[in-house]
Parts: sequence; C-alpha cells; structure tokens
Amino acid sequence: MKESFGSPVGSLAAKVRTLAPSMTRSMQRVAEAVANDPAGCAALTVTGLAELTGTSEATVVRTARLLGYPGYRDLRLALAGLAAQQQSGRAPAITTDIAVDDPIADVVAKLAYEEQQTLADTAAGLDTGQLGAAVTALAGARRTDVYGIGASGLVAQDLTQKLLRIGLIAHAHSDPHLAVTNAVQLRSGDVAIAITHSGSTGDVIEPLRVAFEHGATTVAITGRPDSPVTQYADHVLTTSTSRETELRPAAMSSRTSQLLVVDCLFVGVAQRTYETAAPSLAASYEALAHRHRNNSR
Amino acid sequence: MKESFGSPVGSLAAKVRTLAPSMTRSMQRVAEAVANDPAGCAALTVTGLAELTGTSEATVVRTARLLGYPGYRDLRLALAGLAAQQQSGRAPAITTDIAVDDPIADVVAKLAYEEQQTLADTAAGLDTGQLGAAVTALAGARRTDVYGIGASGLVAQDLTQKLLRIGLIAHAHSDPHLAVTNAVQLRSGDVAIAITHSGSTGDVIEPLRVAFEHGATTVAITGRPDSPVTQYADHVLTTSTSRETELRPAAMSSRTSQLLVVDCLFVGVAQRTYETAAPSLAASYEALAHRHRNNSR
DNA sequence: TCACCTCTGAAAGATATTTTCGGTTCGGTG
DNA sequence: CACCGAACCGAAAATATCTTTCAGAGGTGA
Repeated sequence: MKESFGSPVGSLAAKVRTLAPSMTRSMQRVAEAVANDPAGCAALTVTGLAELTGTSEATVVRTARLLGYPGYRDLRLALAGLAAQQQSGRAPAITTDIAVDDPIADVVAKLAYEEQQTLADTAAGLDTGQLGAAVTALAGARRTDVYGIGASGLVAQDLTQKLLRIGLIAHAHSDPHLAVTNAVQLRSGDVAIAITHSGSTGDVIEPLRVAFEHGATTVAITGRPDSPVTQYADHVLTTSTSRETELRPAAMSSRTSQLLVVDCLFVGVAQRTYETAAPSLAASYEALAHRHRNNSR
Repeated sequence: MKESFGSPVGSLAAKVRTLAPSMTRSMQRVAEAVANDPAGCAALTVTGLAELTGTSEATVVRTARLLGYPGYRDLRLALAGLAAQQQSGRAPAITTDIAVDDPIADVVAKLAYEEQQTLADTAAGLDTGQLGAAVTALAGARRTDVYGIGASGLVAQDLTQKLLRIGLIAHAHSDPHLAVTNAVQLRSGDVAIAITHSGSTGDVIEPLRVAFEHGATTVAITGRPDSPVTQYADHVLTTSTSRETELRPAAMSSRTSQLLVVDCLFVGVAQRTYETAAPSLAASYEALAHRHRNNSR
C-alpha cells in the first residue's frame, strides 16, 4: 500500500480541482497558486509561498497535507518534477472554454479534448487499492445493487448491463423508495454501489446507508471523497472533477469519469471470473446476432 | 548572467563527468551517487546522502556547489525534476490488449488510453457539415424522438435528458413497439434520431423508417456509415469503431464515441438556442439544489 | 444574542541545511 | 627523518526552513 516517491505526478491540477471544494478559502488560494505555476512555486520556501498567497506558513503546510504529501518539502519536490515535465514539452493545446459563438468544428475539438483530459485525470487519481477491493467484493457477491439518479442513473444502468452480461446478478435502482426497500434485503456477501457526483444526493445515500447497516459491502463512486456518501462506503472510488462552464455542465465530465471507473470495475471482475465470464460474454453476443438484419457485407 | 532555476537540466550526468577530475575523492563519491540514481537521491536529505556515500554534510554541500547550484536544496529540486522527466520518458508502453492477468493498475491505464484514443478518432472522423445540419434540425424541432437499444439506449436517454434540460421536447424509446407507434405521430419539423453501433439493429431502424416516411428529419448515429440504418437518415453522424477484444467488448468504445457525438449535438443546440437554453440550465440547476444534503462546505 | 465551531496566523518547536573551524593526511623540503 | 604547509574532511555550531501548537478572529445556527 506504499505510495512510491514520485508516483502520480501530473495529476496535480486534477487533484486540486477534486479537493478544492473541501478546502477552506485560504487553502484554495494556495492550491490555486500551486496549480497555476508549479515551477514558480517550486522555487519558493514555505514562507515565500505564504507571503505570495497572503496566508501563513501553517496554511501552506496544511494544503500540502491535503494534497497528499507528508509536508511542504515533498510537495515542493513534486512541483519541481511537474515543472520539469511541463517544460520538457507538449502542446499547449486548447485552453479556452467553449464559447457561444464557437464554430461547430471547435466545439467538437474542445469537447473531445476536455473529455480526454477528464479520462487522464480520472485514471491518475483512481486508487487502485480501493478499486481492487471493490472488484473482489463484486466478483464474489451473491447479488449487487447499484444506485444512481439522473445522469448517474445511466451510469448505474451501464454497470448493471455489463455485470449481467457476465452472469452476475445485478440491479440498477433509480427510484429511491424501491432502492431502499430492496436495500433492506441485502446482507453480508452482497454488494451495494452508490454513484453520485456530488456525494450528497440524499436519494442515493439513503439506500447505501441501509445496505451498509445490513452488512453488505458498500462502494461509493463520487467526485467528492469527503462527502456524506463516503460515511457508509467500505470502498470509495474517486472520479475527477473538471472545471464546469455554462455550456459544459458538470454532468458531462462526471459522466465520462464515472463510466471509466465503471469500465474498470467491469474488466476487473471479468478477469477474476474469467472462467465463467468468457462463455457468458460469448453467449450474449450470440443471442443478439439474430436481432441484426443481414448486413451489406 | 546568472543561471536561471530549472535551466538546462538533463546534462547532469555529463556535468558530473566533466567536473569529476577536479573533485576530491569524497566529492566524487557523492557526485557518482547523484548521477546514478537521481530519483533516489532526491528523496534523501543532506544527512541521508552523506551517510549513503560515507561522507559528511559539508562534502555534500560542497559537491552541490561545484555542480553549479547555490546549495544542496537546489540540487535536490533539480534532481526531482530530472527523475520526473526520466519517468515520463518511458511512459507510453501501452500497446497490448488487456490480458486476463494484467494487474489492476494496468487495466486502468489501458482502458483510459483506449478511450482517449476512441475520442480522438471520433472527433477526427466526425463530419461537421452533417453535425451542423443535425444541430439546426434539432434546434428548430417541434419534438424529438430518440431510438436506442441496449447500451445505445443509455446514450439515447443521455441525449434526451440533456435536451429536456434546455427546454426542448424530447423522448427516448427503447421499446421497439412504442417507438414505432410514436414515430407515426412525427411529421415535418420533427426530428428522429437512431443510435446504433452496428447500424443494423432492426428494432431501431424500424421506427426511424417510419419517422422518415412521415416526413420527419432523421439522423443516424452509427459506426457503420454504409449500414441499413443510413437509408432512412437525412444526416449520418459516424462514430468510430475500435478493435474489440474479449475483455473489452465493442459496446465500450462505441458508447464513448456515441456520447461524444451526443455531447456535440447538445452543445451545438445549446449555442443556437442560447437565449432560452441558458435560463433553463440555470433553473434546472436550482431545482436540484435542495435535493442535496448540506455538504460539509 | 450567545454558544459553538471552524479557520487562521503568530510564535514556539523540530528538522534540515549551511558555515565554521580544527584535526588529519599527504607531499614536499631542509 | 623531522618538519611545514596546503588541501581535505567531518563534527558541531549557526542559520534557515519546515512543522506544530495555541489562542484569537470570524462566521453559523439555535
């Protein structure tokens, strides 16, 4: 479970975004400075950075801790690494938000770029330990319930569809009442998964709580690792949060992020249960074939 | 003309070789350690490095000076940068398919990479002319019906949810019978969208045909631009098809691709109808706020 | 309004780095 | 062979930097 030295650098900007909501104002100022100018900040001492951001040394250290480093010293080292990487090169690419008068070709390019970014951030920020644990639980589950509302509801259904395809028993619930009444049935050996970007959607937390209290293994897929939903989660899988803009609501990037996590879960489970999963996949493919008209070729 | 902070790192090993002759024995030991394992040394304090090389702190500092840094602290930062560069240099090793025995971390990396690839391919292959035409049709539609089955059904719902959010009238159908009976209602000025990766899913083609014959504007989102569904489509939006493997079914990449297309449609429509879309987006956001428990911050 | 709780920075405390300084070694020299 | 001087080296003091503690400021809900 050790975190190797320079491990997931590059994800720093993403981490800042993910954690920003759980930061206090002054910590946000520090985090922002760091994310905006890694190179510049790497050249500063605690005191220097504190002055630059108009805060105190204590706050700087606290921020470093929140970002996952043992102290400022290590953050600074990571920053230096990041700066070197940035410098060594790559295209500055697309920076501006999507505007109302962007031509359609720009919209396509920007959306594709931002979603790629989201994927990279998510992959970088995903805790493989937690993921592995969740996979193990799923692979051995008697049954699995998945909760999600709105856009997350679609992700829940996606996961369910996939799990069914490899012969697991899974249900997606988007009706809060039914979700709770079903959650009561769960017990040890079952798995419950809640998907919510904000982490504070009551309708999704409630069934997870019930499942948790009945002894099921619970998993939360959320963009806010410190949000209420995690209280009742044995395993927390963090999705990335990207800047949202008027024309690109948060739902869009959170969906991309959630789907990647769901795919990872699925592939992980398929690996573990390969003996039974492979035939099931083949079988479901067969069964669908006759639903397709003979194609041109 | 002082040497700026992160300047020409990378030449460190060379610098060590050049300066080695002018170094004393213990300084050479330090320099050698640093050149051989930048990453490891970056993790050490002066004292640590002194012990490792069997020398004293003073010697370490002297060596750092000789190498051109103001002190050990700066050498250490440079070392961290160097380590990060080295690491990133040997990153893109992801070429193979996902294997049954891949560790979970590899699964995450490979999935993320492949989905990024899919996005890039889709964006590159998307015909902006067709996209623009579809957007225009949608923006002026009286109502919009979207057909999709299975995984594509979720994409259909995603599109519908988004369009509803900006005040358009849209329905997603995954029941083939209901889809057809609803399609009969469509007429000129309405839009029908079929989403199918294979392009030959009868249950989705049929309602599109009906809509087409009743004079609605029809759009197909498919990975096969020559497939049956395109016969009845005024506008064809092509999604990308990537190699499918046993553990990564086609559904996964087609979904990513379809979602990007759907997002483009949505943003395009939101731009065209900005006057009404913006307030609607804000309103739906407001309405959801009270569904979220008060969060920590 | 009051009690409470969180956030914040000043300053004390702990570490790390740099400097100082005296001992040691080695090569040359009388 | 004894002596001298210069360069080298590391222990420890001095300084800089980082971390922790603590009490006051400011906000929030009852």
